[in-house]
Amino acid sequence: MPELPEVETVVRSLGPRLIGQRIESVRVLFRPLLRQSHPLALQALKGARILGLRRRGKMVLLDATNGLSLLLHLKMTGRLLLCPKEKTLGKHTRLIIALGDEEELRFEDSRKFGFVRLIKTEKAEEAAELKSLGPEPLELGMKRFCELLHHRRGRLKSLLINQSFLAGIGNIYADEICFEARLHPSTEVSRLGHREKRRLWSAIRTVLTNAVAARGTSIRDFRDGEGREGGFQAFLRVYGREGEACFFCGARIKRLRLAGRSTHFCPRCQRKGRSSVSS
DNA sequence: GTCGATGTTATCAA
DNA sequence: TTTGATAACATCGA
Repeated sequence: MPELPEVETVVRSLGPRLIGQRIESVRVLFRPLLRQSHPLALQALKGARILGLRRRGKMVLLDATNGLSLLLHLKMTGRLLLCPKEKTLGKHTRLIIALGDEEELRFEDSRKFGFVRLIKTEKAEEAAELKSLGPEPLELGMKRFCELLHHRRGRLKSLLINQSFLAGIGNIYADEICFEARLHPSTEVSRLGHREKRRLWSAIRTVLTNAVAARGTSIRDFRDGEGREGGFQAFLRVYGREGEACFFCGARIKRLRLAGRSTHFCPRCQRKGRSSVSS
């Protein structure tokens, strides 16, 4: 579920409300959430205060005053919620971080794919989960983007969702970006012309920026830090629209399987190859 | 009740 | 390097 815009929305909605709060206790309700690490390790956060929340790719980093950071991945169905302590626990609550006053931060995750891990803040960039990530798509200039693209091969969609190429793009936004760029998702990346590369770079910026502005996409599970839905689902142009008319040309949106993922595109607007000639 | 699909990603084989 | 299949799991809808 949560891709860059959703994680960014969580961080923005929660950050200001968490800064300065003291961590009163940490309770792990689902041990595998920690992967290999020991449950007691998380107790090192106790007593520290929260410096802030950050995002890197699809990951959340909670920095504490004692030099430790909690790394979180929401995977498909993870949610990070700030709520009153007395609020009834959801069925899928996996972690509770009680804060100084009347509130606590809860990690909920029905499918149990998400995980958390404690790391040293100063070593954050070296953590395996972050080290392998490509650059932030919204902090990348066009020239550098074209350079990164230069020696890559494979299908466009596979590359877009590859976290070591760019960090944060997942299935929904990959499809939307391909549409915005008018490129077929199975386009061979090595055959993109310079013009198409620029169009792609620009499409990435447009789609992600708009999605962040709309506070993410809530198709099913996504909620921000206060339990609110996002709004970008109203602006999706291909994802989840199989069989419906393309808003631009009226052709039926098609769906195929690519890189193991459901892939949506307009067969008329997104033709393979040579599209740089016409634009 | 059953089947297939779901926004993520690690791992393995080819 | 890259792809495809698979697995982790619960829920939803047909």
